[in-house]
Amino acid sequence: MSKNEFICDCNIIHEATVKQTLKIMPNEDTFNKIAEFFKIMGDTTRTKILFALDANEMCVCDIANVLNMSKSSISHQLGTLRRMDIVKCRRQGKEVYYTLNDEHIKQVFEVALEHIEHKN
Amino acid sequence: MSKNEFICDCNIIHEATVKQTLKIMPNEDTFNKIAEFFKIMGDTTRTKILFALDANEMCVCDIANVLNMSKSSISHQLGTLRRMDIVKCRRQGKEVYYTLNDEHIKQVFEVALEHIEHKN
DNA sequence: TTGACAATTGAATAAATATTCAACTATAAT
DNA sequence: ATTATAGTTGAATATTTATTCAATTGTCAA
Repeated sequence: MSKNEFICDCNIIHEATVKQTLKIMPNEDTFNKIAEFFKIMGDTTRTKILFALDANEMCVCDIANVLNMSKSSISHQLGTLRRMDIVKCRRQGKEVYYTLNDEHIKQVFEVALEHIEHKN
Repeated sequence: MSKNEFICDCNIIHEATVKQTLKIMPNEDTFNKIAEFFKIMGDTTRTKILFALDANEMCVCDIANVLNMSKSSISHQLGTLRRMDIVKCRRQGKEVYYTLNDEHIKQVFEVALEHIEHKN
């Protein structure tokens, strides 16, 4: 009966562990934000864009050429990065130049690279 | 004519910037690995699982209860985490107990949390 | 060896997201 | 004003990926 507070189809739950873990778990919102943050880097195209912008300020066309992809596709991705305040842009004449807005990106890259190399 | 090495439908490419950036860009494989690494944390369910396992070793059923999700779903996610060497498991009787395998996870969490809090 | 239960697995479904395509906006030059 | 070009945008398509469902495996106990 008291087992009903758990929804699992099994009996041998370690109730103490489950309850203790539930107590320390951050709220849903925090997890969503963490996941959202990592999702940005979890796409090859965006990762490349961020790496490129870390090296140089560039216009959409430059980025498209570096990645060998269509302007439209790049622009869409830049749009999502902009909406997330990861990049910022300025217009100069007909071109729009993009730069990194978020200083954490470099740090995050380093952690990832370290992880990959550490792995072999 | 010489512009043909670039595939973009625009003229004002900053050729020097593009070439220099291309020179320092890591290879495709590296980007794929980086993206793959971040993709893992870019999902709310997996993020929760990792957080939970960071606190306690747990069996599949425990995790399912903590996250309030089906055992099957959790098991699928644990499978991908296992295949990527992020978690490891041991069987004891009928249960299978999971723990974190990758020491970077904590560090990565910290970076993400810092980012989120820094943002407001 | 049979029954019960934890966990895994493959296939199907559902949901999320990246890219393409076509139309459109903004700016500059003639 | 007209034309050309950089960039953006929305809708459609394609692709990827999470979850569900049903069947199966592994282990223990009777």
